Amino acid sequence: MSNLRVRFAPSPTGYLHIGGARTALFNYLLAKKEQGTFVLRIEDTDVARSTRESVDAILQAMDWLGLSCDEGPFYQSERFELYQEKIEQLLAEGKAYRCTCTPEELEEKRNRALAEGGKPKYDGTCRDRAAQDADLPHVVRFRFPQQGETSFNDRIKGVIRFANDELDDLIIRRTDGTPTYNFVVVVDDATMGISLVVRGDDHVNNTPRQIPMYEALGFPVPEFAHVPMILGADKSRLSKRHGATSVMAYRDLGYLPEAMVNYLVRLGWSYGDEEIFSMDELIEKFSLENVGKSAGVFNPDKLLWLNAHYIKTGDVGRLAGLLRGHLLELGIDADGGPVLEAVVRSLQERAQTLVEMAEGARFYFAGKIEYDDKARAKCLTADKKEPLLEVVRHLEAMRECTLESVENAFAAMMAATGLKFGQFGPAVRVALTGSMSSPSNYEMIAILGVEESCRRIRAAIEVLE
RNA sequence: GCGCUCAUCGUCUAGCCUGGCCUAGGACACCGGCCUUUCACGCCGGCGACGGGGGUUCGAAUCCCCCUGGGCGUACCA
Repeated sequence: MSNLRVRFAPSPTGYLHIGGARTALFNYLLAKKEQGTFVLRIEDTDVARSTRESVDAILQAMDWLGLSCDEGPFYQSERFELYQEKIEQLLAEGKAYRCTCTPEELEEKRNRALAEGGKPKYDGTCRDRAAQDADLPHVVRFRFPQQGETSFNDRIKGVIRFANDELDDLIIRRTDGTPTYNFVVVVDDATMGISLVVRGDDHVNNTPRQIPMYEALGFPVPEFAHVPMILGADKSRLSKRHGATSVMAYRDLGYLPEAMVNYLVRLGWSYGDEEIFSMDELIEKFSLENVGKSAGVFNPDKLLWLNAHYIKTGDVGRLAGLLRGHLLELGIDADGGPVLEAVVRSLQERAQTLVEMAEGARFYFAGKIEYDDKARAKCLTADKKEPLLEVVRHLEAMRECTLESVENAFAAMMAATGLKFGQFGPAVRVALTGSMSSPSNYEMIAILGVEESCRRIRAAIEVLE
C-alpha cells in the first residue's frame, strides 16, 4: 500500500455521465497503479436536488465499468455533525463570521457592481461588524484573505495563481443551517486523508477558495490534478443534445464496458500510438504526465469503433450471455433456437454493437421469414426453383450438419450439376434470412441445421416469382 | 465585464519541456483499391493540421510577446 489516496465525489443529481465516468476512471487507475486507496464519496449536501435513484444509478454505472472503490461510499448527508463542528471552530477562532445580508440585497449588490464594471463579489458588509446575533437568520461566511495570492502546482496544468482580492468571503453555511460544497469538500478530503484530488477542470476556480480553508482548519493541503472537460461536437459543454451522455445508456445501446473504458481513457490521455488498452494495461501504463491540458470533443464514432473491436475479439460465451438480453429486448426468446455461441460467432465481425448483433440475429429465430422486397425480386426468381431443389436434396443427403459437411455438400452439388454459385447462392441467402446481406450461407446452414434450413428453402420455392 | 485556462488533420492525439531526426507520425471518420458467396472483417492507398501576427535563432510546431478563438468560473448548485 502506498500513501496515495484519491477519491471520486459525484453529486447524485442525475446519472453518471461521460465526464464523471472518466474522472472516476482516472482516479481508479491512479489508485490501482500506486496501490493506493480509491475512496467514493457521495456529495449530497444539496438535499433538495439529491436523490437515492441517482446514487443507485451512479453506483451501478461504476460497477458496470469495473471501477470498484476501496472505501465508501460515504455520504456527506451523514456527516453534517462534523461540518457543524468545524464551522463552530472557525467561528470561535474568528476565521468565519455570521452574515445577515439577504439574498435579495446580495443580488442587488452584485448587479450594481457588474453594472459599474466592478467585480461581483461580496462587499464585506458583515465582515467587520461586531459579532452578529446568532438568533437572527444568517449565513456563515469564511473570512478569506484579501491580500497576497493563492497558488498551487496542478499535476496536470502546472502552477496556477490567483490574486486573493479576486475572491470574496464565501458562504460555508446556509441560512437553513446546511453547509455548502466548497467547505465540505475541504473537510471531507482532509479528514478522509485524500492526498491527491483528481477532478474536473471546472473546479480549478474553486481550488484557490478551498486552499485557505485547509489552512484555516489546520489541515495539510492535498495535491491537485484538474482533468480537462469533455465537450460536444460543437465544442460547447457536453450535454444531452450531443447524444447520450449517460454511461448506462451506452450499455443499453449495446456497448461493452471495456470499450467505454478504453474510449474514455484515450480522451485526454495517450500512450504513444497505442489505441487499445485492457484495464490491466491501463493500470500499468496510465499516468498523469500523459494527460493533456486541453478539452476534448466526445467522438461517438471512435467509441463505436472500439466497441466493434471488443465485440470482434470478445469472449463468445460472455457475448452470448449479453446477446440473450438484447434479443429479449426485441421480443426474442433465444431458448429453443440455434446455439447462441454459434450465432455470436457468425455475427461477431459484422456487428458494432450488441443491439446490432441482436438485430442481425433476428432471422435465426424467425419462424417465418419476412422477405425484403428488393431481395425477393432480385434473388427469388422462378428460374431458381431447380437449383434450390438441388440444394435441398444435397443438404438432406448429409449424414451430419457441420460447416465442413455443408461445404462439401455444396461442392458436390456444383460438381454434379454444373451449377454456379450465382445460380443458387443469393437465393439460398434470401430464403434463409430474407435479406441479401448475412453471414455465409454455409455457416448459417450449419447453425440452423438441415431441417430448418430446408424448411426455409422450400418455403422460398413456394413464393418464387 | 473580470478571473483562471486551453490552442497540431473534421475528431482523439504523438511531437513541444531538453529548437534541426517533422517534406509533422498514429487512430476514428471519409474516399479509392484489393480480398470476397452477399454484408461485414481484413489489407493497401488517398484526403487532411502546427489559429493569426510579431520577435529570438543559422534554423521554430517546438522559446518569448501580442491578437484571435474556445472552455471554465464568477450562486445561500456541486
